[in-house]
Formats: sequence, structure tokens, C-alpha cells
Amino acid sequence: MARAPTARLKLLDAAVALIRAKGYAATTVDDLCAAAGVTKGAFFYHFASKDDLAIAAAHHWSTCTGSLFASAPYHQPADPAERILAYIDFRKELLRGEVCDFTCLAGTMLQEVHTSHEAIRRACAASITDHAATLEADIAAAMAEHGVRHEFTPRSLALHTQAVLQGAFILAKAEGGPAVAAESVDHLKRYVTSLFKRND
Amino acid sequence: MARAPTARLKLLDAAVALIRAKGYAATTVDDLCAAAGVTKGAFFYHFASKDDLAIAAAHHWSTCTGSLFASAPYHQPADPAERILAYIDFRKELLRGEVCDFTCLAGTMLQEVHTSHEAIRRACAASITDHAATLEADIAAAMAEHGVRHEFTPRSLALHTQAVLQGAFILAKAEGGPAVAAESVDHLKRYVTSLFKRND
DNA sequence: GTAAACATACCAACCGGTCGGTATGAATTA
DNA sequence: TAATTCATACCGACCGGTTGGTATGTTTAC
Repeated sequence: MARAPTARLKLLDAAVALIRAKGYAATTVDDLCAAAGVTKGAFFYHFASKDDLAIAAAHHWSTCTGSLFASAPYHQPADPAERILAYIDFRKELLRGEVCDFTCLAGTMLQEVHTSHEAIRRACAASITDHAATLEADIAAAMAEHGVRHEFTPRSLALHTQAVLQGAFILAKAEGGPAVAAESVDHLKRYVTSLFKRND
Repeated sequence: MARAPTARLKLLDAAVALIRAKGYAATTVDDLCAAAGVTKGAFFYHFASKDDLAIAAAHHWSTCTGSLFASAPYHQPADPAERILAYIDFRKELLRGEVCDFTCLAGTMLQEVHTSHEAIRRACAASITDHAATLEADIAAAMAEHGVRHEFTPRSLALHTQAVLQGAFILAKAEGGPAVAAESVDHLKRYVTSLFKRND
């Protein structure tokens, strides 16, 4: 290896930032190169096409968010139901600053590519469902412990939390700020709390 | 008037269909003209620009969905809480067939334009918040009737229902079908039911 | 006949992608 | 150990097609 492939990483970071702000189609290769401080030659050396970058960006996004959530403090409570509520609190804390900085790359891209770019769609879908899967064990344990007899699966509730978050992002984009999104997350917490209320 | 301005309406319908499927940026003026069966001359006779059409399409969308929901049967129950639950049921019933046919134009466009196209953002935001506003009266009445003492406003819950729906659309796009979306709406109904449970 | 409602032909800017070339360092060989 | 070889990493000019938009001609209802 001659040099470390720094251009590739800079392009991936630029892709996450620009696509979250402008969407996939509106983000041009030149935009990405300018933001990353590299040239088109570097772009097409590392990525076969713009679509190829999108797939790589989705994986990059999964990796970054994956390690963020893996090392987050919401895993500490001993009670699984408490861990889920702590997760929701953590997601609410992330809702600060500029809209582009707390919204989801996968959700944004999905809207544009779900019919026309099958490979990108799969990568984005995996990003969301894989993250949701990290909640399933705690949800299952909480349902067992608290004797939840409702007719839904742990996976279903895990995905619902992601639906609320994705929807909250859209509301935030509509309003231009995180306030509405935070209120929606409050409703989610109230729901989950009501599900795992000790029914003695 | 020489001819009835049928091209304008055909273009608006085409815009709703194409933008829901491919997103705003990926939908070209030529695409729209082809889908509507008109030429570019007709397009730029009726709309000053592509952005102008997007704004008109958002208003068109508000009008169409507005009359759909106004004439929907969920207003019949005497109890306001029942009306809200009937609304949620109605929204779930709409989740059938192709993803592009039940997803929301405003939510889709918002993702792409929220930073770069202020006017379009406003039109989309209005489409969502205005629809949410149609639920507020029933929510307020239900909260009063059922003695809900929670710390949230009717507007907040109304917007939350829209967040869940928008998020459910994204999940549907990820999966390629309405199944997950429907389950998320089930969770929403369970939440609203728990809020308005008779606490006697 | 005249004005609204289109159609046709066209343009300049832009966009994704290509291509020839270069700098750098690691392995190979003498 | 020093010259040779070669792959990696990157540059930037360039190309052909596409895109939003325009200028101008044609049809149709009143």
C-alpha cells in the first residue's frame, strides 16, 4: 500500500452529510468531491459508480451508528424494560442542533431509491432492521418479565420504535427543528411504559 | 378559454405519482410530461418552474387527501375517542397494494427539499400539519371526556399519529410491502386506546 | 380574430463517467 | 544496497447524454 486510502473515507463522510441534507439524487458527484476535498479521479477510483458509493455510505452509516449505540450508556440498567426506556431517552437526547445532524441517512435515502435502486434499498433497509434487531432481546425479556400478553412480537415493537423515530425526523424536517420530534418520542416512551407497567 | 386546462391537472396527478415513486429530484420534467401525455410547452405554460409545480403538487395533494378524509366514514361514532380510533383503523385500511400508492407525497418530498427549497418545504409541512389539525378537536374532546391528565397537548398527539404513519411508510419502503407499516399502526392504536381507557 | 392552451424545436449548463497521466511506496532483483 | 518493477492512490481535462428552461409556431373555443 502506498498511501492510506483517506479519500475513500472522506467521500463516505461527505456522502453521509450531503445526502442527509439534500437527498441522494440532488447530491452530485462533484458536490461530494468538493465536500471531501478530492477530485473525480479519486471518486471513481474508489467507487464504481455513484450508486456504488450510496451502498458503501449506507454500510458506513450502519457501522458508525452501530458503534455509537453499542457503546451508549442505555445498556446499564439491570431490568430489560428499563433498558428499553433508557434507549428511548437516549434517542431523545440525540435530537439536538441542526436537523441534518440527527436525522437518519438510511431513512432519507429509502424514500428516493426504494423502487428504482434495489441494491441501495437493501442496504438502507438492513441498516434500519439490523439496528432494530439490537432491541429485540431486551423487548422479549421485558415482555416475559412483565407478563405482557399482547398480541405482538418483540420484532414488531422494535420496528415500531424505529417507525416513530423516522416519522419524528420527517416532522422535524417539516418544522425545521427537533421540538416536535422530541414530543413524538415522549409519546413513544409513554406507550412503552404503559406496555411494561407492572401488572400485579 | 380555448380548451379546458386539462394538462395542468394531468401534470399534477403525474407529479403525485412519479414523485411518490422516485422522489422529487429524480423526477424530470420530461418524465412528468411523458406520464401526463403532454409536452414541455404545456408544462411551462402552466408552471413557472419545476419547483413551482412541486408547490402546486403539494397543494393538490392536500386538496385530494383533504376531501378523502373529510368524506371518510370514521367521523360517524358519537364518542370522540371512538372517532380517533376509527381514524386509525381507516389509515390502516389504506395500507394496501403497492407502496407508492399509499405513501405520502408531502413526507417524501420533505426529505429532499427541507434545506434547499424553502417554499416547497412550507407547502409540504402545511399538508401534514393541516391534516393533523383536523384531529385536534376530537383529541381534545376525548382527553376532556376521559379525564386524561397527561402532560401533552392535543396537537402533540395529533402530530404523533402522523409521525407514526410517516415512519410506517418508510418501513414499508424498506420492506417493499405494507405488512410492517400495518403493525406499527396497530401499536399506535394500542397506545391511543390506553390513553383513552375509561379510568373509573 | 384573438387569446388561451397547447406543440415543436432548440439551447446552454450540468452531470455521471472515462481516460491518460502522475506521485509514492513496497517488493524484487542484481 | 541500489536500481528496477509494479501496484496503489490520486489528479483533472474531457465527453456524450440529460436537464431545466425558452422562443416561437399552431390549434381551438368563443
